[in-house]
Amino acid sequence: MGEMTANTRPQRRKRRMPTADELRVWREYIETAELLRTHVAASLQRECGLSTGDYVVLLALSEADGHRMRSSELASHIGWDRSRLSHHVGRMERRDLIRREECATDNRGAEIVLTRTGADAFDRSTVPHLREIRTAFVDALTAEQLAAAGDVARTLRAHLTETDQLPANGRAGR
Amino acid sequence: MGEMTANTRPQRRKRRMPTADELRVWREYIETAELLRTHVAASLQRECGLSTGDYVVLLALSEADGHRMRSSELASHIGWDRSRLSHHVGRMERRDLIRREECATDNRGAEIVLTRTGADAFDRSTVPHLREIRTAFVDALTAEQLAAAGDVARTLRAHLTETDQLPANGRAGR
DNA sequence: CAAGTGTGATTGACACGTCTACTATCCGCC
DNA sequence: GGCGGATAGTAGACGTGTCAATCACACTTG
Repeated sequence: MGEMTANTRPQRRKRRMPTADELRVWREYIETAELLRTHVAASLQRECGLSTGDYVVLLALSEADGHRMRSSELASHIGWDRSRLSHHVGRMERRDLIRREECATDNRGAEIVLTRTGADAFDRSTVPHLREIRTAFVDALTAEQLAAAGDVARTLRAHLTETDQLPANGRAGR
Repeated sequence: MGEMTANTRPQRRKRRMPTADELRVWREYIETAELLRTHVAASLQRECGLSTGDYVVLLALSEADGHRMRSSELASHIGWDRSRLSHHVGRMERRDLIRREECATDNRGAEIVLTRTGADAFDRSTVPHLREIRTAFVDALTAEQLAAAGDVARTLRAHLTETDQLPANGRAGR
């Protein structure tokens, strides 16, 4: 069990494929995150009738001035593209969780406004949702594991954004 | 840096909500995994025209005896429910990646068979796909981080399955 | 063998995400 | 003022995932 890697062989540059161990960790990582995501989403749906998307939108609106936000502003705040938000907000409007209003200062624009129903639904959802995050995630890990999970996530994200925004460089170097 | 938690206060039982730090790690964890998932999926789609679901199905079939599998067997092998598999396989059949055949030994049953087209698509996809996993995941992490990621994933999954299959106990204990 | 139950698989309805296209408006500039 | 490009938002098409309903066949049992 001790041998960390079989990398005593000279690696020619970086053309190497993942080893079986590395691939196993990848699958554990990605599948577990997926399991957790659906587990927490199912809990939120079951106990509060909200999807994760609903929760994210309601959270942003409940923290916004006047419980309202311009559509684009909301989209960039939660990291969605406008189309996704528009579709989702359409579904939420049918359920009376939010309301769309015209924007006074820009006739193209729309404001998404939190309704009473939406605010109530959000208020009822926070405690169960946070509790589920605690029981399913936080409680499962030691303090060291939690710190490691955060470290890994930040490292991965930094690597991802770093390599993503240099496509020109990658080509130009050739 | 040193103060791991503010938990010098006595915690009354386990009614505690996640702290801001814990919540931040949760969001880093779940959002990063989501980013990685879509990043790798987009790469596979762009370079090979396959979705992650396609890849999973094709991988299972390419490893199966005679490149064919009973539908239920395939579903449980890859951890999907039958409905999901049926929908997906329907779409894959339209693209000629697989074929459905009647089962000789059980007239209810169906066999999913890998087509030539599907086998070729899978063969072309493995190297780019594994390379993407390496560059986006494995290469981003140190050996210690990789080990920690695996450890965290296994711990989380164990905790999840453990608490999931004792719902009666949780209720009954009260 | 007939009735009843369980199982294999499909289907339809709906929520969700992404991409592309389109409309309406705003803004800078001549 | 009016032209042209940028921006805000919506809409359609399609792949994907989940749930409940359905259908056909298999199996068990009287």
